[in-house]
Amino acid sequence: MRVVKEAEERKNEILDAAEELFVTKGYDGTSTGDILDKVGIARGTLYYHFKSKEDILDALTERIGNAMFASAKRVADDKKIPVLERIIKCVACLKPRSDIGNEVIKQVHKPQNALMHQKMEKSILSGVIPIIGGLIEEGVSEGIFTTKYPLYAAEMLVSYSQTAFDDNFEQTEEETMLRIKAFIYHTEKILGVAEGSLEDKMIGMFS
Amino acid sequence: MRVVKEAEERKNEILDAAEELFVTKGYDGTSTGDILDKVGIARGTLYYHFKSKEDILDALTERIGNAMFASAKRVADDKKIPVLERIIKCVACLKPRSDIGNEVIKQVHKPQNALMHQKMEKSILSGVIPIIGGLIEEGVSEGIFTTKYPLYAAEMLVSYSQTAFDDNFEQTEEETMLRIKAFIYHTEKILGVAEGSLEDKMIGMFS
DNA sequence: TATAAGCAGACCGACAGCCTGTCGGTAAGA
DNA sequence: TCTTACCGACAGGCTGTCGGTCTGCTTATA
Repeated sequence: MRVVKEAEERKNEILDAAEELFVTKGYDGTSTGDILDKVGIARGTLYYHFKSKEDILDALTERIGNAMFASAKRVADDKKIPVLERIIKCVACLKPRSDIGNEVIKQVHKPQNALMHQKMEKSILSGVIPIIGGLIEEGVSEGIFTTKYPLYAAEMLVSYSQTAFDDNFEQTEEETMLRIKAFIYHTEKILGVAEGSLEDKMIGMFS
Repeated sequence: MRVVKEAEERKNEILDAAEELFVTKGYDGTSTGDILDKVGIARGTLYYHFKSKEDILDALTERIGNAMFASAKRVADDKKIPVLERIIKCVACLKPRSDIGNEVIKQVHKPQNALMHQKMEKSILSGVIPIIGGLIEEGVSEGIFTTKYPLYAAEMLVSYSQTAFDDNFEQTEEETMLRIKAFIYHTEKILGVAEGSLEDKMIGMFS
């Protein structure tokens, strides 16, 4: 019955189980007992590795955040690709991995998961904004963008798009389309490029 | 011992107590028992008026949202004042009433209050954005602003400022100042006004 | 090299304590 | 008398703790 593993391995097992459960049943909807059953360990073991349920969430958030950060970083550093395209690809990294599926997104935005949502968002934002800020900066020095505050431009665009395209608001398809167009329009203003010049490239970001 | 009151009155008593407790100890940190004690009623009474703890939060959020909405609306309709000033005053309505004090803000942003935070924000945004959107529209037809999407401009500015000036990020004073300047700069871009023209008026919003 | 002793890290599960929501029953006012 | 407001015991669930157990690696010893 008793199986001993290295701490790192157990921790990851617990995080794997927690990820699936949180994503399926929500954070509040998942009890530590559920995690125990899924991993097949005893209560004490869980609390040997993590000091609380929230501690598990924090570790999980960090793991996901790091993964996103890494893939965004990889894209951002690929100097062969034009800056604008790199930005768009970076933004794509913010979306949850497709193999988990769309259920996740719905779950994360249920009110019961406010805490999870908030932590995810914060972790994502703090990691990816500097990367995109750097890309905008690159664009500025290439002369294709114009802004005195590249980093804060990134902050504004990313953090707004996180809240606006979140399913937070229930909206019809036309509203969504309008919101997207408005977003692109204002992005052009913020980055100081000609009106309409980003439309073709950016429209693909939302699909 | 037994005191009978009208339902509306009791409900408000409960909401008053809940507001103070949520604000002091946080939503998760407040037990229904705390509320019971504070109001001086029994368990069953609470659940006679509200169907769950979250239901209390919802009612409270709505009450606060409505108050903000009303005062913003009043400001927005005062046609004697120039549009830009009205916008600034509306934004000021978003800040919590000063008589509750600053402790509130800190509480709301603690992780334990994610749910409260989220509900407040959503309620505020959905109520006030259309008002400010209308004001921007007014500005556009007066010829002082230029944007094809006044409503979404409002959405972007308000929702970004909510997340950015939230104590969410811990930041030094210089960072805050820089962020404010950047915000004003980008606001000018979004509203299509001359660079620097909003600085004097807007800087007062953050104090 | 074989064997025993020692030890720290991983693990277990009973249990305390809190918390939410329910329910049958009770008082009070119209 | 009937509806509306109220009461408080109680069930059930959940988190985090704690004393104790097991395991396998390290070190000592012959």
